[in-house]
Amino acid sequence: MEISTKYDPKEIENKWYKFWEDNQFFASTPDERPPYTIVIPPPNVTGVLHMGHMLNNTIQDVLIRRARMLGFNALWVPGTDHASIATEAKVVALLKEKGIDKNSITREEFLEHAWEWREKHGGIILQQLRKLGASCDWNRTKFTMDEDLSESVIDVFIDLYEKGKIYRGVRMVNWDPKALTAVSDEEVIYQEVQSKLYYLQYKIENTENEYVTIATTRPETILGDVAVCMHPADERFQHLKGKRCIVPLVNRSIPLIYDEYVEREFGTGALKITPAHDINDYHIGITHKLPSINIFNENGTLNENAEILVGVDRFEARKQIIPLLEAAGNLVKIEDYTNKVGFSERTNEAIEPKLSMQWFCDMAALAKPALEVVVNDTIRFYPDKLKNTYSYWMENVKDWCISRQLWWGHRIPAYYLPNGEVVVAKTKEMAYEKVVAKFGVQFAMEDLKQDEDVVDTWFSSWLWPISVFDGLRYPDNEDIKYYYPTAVLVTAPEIIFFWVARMIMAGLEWRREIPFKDVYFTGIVRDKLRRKMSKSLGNSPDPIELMEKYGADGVRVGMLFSSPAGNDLMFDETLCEQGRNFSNKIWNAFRLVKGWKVADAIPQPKHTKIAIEWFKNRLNEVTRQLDDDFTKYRLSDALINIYKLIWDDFCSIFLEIVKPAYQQPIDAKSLEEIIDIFDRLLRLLHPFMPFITEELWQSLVKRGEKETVMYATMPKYAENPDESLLSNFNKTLVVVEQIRRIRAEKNIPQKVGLKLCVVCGERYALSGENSLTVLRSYGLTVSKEDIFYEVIKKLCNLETIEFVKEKMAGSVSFIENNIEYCIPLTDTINVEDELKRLKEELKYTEGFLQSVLNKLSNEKFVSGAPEQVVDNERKKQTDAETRIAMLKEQIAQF
RNA sequence: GGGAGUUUAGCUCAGCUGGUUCAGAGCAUCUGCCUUACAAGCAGAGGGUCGGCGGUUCGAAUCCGUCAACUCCCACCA
Repeated sequence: MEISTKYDPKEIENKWYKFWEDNQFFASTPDERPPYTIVIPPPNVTGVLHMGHMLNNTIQDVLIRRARMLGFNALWVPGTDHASIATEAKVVALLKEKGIDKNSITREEFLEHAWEWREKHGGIILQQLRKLGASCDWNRTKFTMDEDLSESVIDVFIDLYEKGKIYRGVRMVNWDPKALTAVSDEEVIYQEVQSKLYYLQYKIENTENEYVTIATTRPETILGDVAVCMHPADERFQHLKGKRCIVPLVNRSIPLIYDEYVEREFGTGALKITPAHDINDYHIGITHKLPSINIFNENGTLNENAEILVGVDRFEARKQIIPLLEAAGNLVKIEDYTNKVGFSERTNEAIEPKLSMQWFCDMAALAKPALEVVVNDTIRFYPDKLKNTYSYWMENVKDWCISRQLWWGHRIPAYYLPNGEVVVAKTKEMAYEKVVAKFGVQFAMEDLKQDEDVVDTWFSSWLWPISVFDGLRYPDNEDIKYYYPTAVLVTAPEIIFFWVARMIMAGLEWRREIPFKDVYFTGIVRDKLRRKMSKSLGNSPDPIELMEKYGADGVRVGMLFSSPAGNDLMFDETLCEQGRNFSNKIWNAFRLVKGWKVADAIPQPKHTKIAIEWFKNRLNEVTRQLDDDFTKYRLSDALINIYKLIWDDFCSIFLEIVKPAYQQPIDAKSLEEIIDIFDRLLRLLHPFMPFITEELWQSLVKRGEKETVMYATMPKYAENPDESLLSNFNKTLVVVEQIRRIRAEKNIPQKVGLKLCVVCGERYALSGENSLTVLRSYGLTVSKEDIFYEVIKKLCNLETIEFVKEKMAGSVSFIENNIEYCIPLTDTINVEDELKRLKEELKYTEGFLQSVLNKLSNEKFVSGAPEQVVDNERKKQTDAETRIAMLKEQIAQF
């Protein structure tokens, strides 16, 4: 049977995903094993997979697959988020295409369209995650607007309301006068515009000629002014304290007030206060108990409160009011000015700040314990630098505005009575009961009107780690008791406040327990030019296409190759290519091993025996390293360590040593051990590259019908690696490199066998031909001399290794580990070149020795540095001296 | 304006509590090779004043100060 030299992931990946899913390998139910739980950060239901998801979900899958193989009962809960704003915007746009205006249909009709949309498109992203290999328990797929999750949201709202932590209050919203709706902060785009700064003077009440001058970019809003404010310490205005001034044109008398908010250097140092139309003014208004005059209609025209220019649009009013002010003698001067103005993303209309009644959640009490658990490391952040950011925000936390003027979402369970009273209850019926209890029967059920708004999407997301297990409605159910708290949350740093902080609060509030032990913050995926990937830039590759091109395994490797926690990831398609090449490398290693014929009769060659022993130790060493990498969430490092273990140590060194000569069979014992090693490598690699590892693991030996590498045990490091074996092997490899260098420099083809001579000098007498004694006398090895001998022979295609007394003429030499080697060449060597090389090396070594001697002659160093460091320097000294002596001798021979 | 971070090879980054993992890795580059698993490969080589300056120390990529450049988050100023 011919196996292709190229690994083709396409069919293989589909085949195994189906195998895993059909056999319910991702499914988890509580049992006696320890749990390891991850809840997915639910992607927007409208979303399609982008590179950020790829990174985020690859990391989660690696963690969950590793946990599963370590014997945990691993559960990864998938699901999607209803994403109020984004989804509603999409549905509105879709309806518009069909010629339907949102305002012309009822809430119920709109929601029908929205649900229809979600039925049709809501599963796309989850389907795409399957392609990536995500081992989620799909039986447990949740949606934030599922009935149980929705009920939890409402319950929590009511609970908080009853605890007095939810209240109604006025807030400045971003009003879009064209769309006649409030838009979220995220939908406001700030742009620099060229505008004017108008200096206007207000007459001081009861004076003839005294004025106070203010500066404003919005002269039309003076009609809503309720005060003029100065800095309390400003010398220029001290004489005005306690006085009042007159609003121009409308001649309203308003107080002069003093507040440290005012920047003395800006404009004139006097600020007009219009609480209804500026957020800062609004806050000053509250502090100073000022009224608020709203002068705008919802469409941006002036209303009766303005008294003049009623019905005129705000921008038109700005033009018209200037000549009026000038005529009245209030205009002092006009300056050019650049400022930032917010525009609605949807309509491009200038945003008008507008006061409106909203629902708030009191955060102070919730934040306190949530800050505590992060500060004292009950919850650990990776990277931990984000702890600072978190603490700062939590210490200055502001109340959370939880209402949104949308239809798609969880409708606020508040009911209003004609008399303005409000009751909060789960259903209209229950609300009515409360009304009756409070007011008797004076109101009918029909009098109750439910709040039109829905809650902020994050108000459902913050319950996610609890609500996916239905732990709010049934706090004692098996699932929540078993799976909560979850092991780790993998998410983006941008939503540390929106989501992470609030989940911690919710966990502590309703379960008295943290929701996760660790938080791994991924970086932002950027392109090669450091630009954020975005649709508008078109610099984001399509993940599905990538996976088709490089295989899911290849892309996973590509994503992880350069993504240390918390650092941005400069995505480069060549990384995926590298991942694909890695797949191919493993594939070919497999082809090699699979292609060998076995012969029972032949004995195990020495070099193979040593190689196996060495590689097992190496494997052990790396396994231990991986353990460390994973506890620190250094996934990139972990992957690179396996990558190098497989590519360099396993393929380039190990397999090259053990592979039998062309068309020769391998002995049975070796093959068995090699297959065992391969098996262990596949298990180590599986979390990163699930598909190819399953494919090869299944073919390596005969497996049972329902066996899978997913549940094979992760190799553990049993005993400490044999350090001396590893270090001797490394010394061996250095010699190998030297010989190969010479081969390359002298252009000697690989096929030509070489002879390596160990130049023994005086020591030759010690042993004659006995290599063992000679090597021992160098202190190189104790019992593993054969490593030296056989491995070099195999890797460098040597015919023999001989021990000679002196270097022979016509040979090139090198010194390694204080042993001199030479290789006799048939061609004449270039004496000049050799001499030059030797002299350069001598010069370098002498310089090196000098620097060591300088150190050692420094009294302070010898007395101050730790003994080991000093000893090390002494060893360097003797080594360098030996080397210099050898080099000098070599040079003398020319 | 407030806060945080980054700066090490052409690129992307390791380098943990100062000293043999100390100047590293991968990719890219260059030179040989279609050698019998793999050209999506093999073997070898070159490449850095560790952003600048100053300090602490016997010793600094590592600690401190300062300057410069870049990045992010939060609040946005009439």
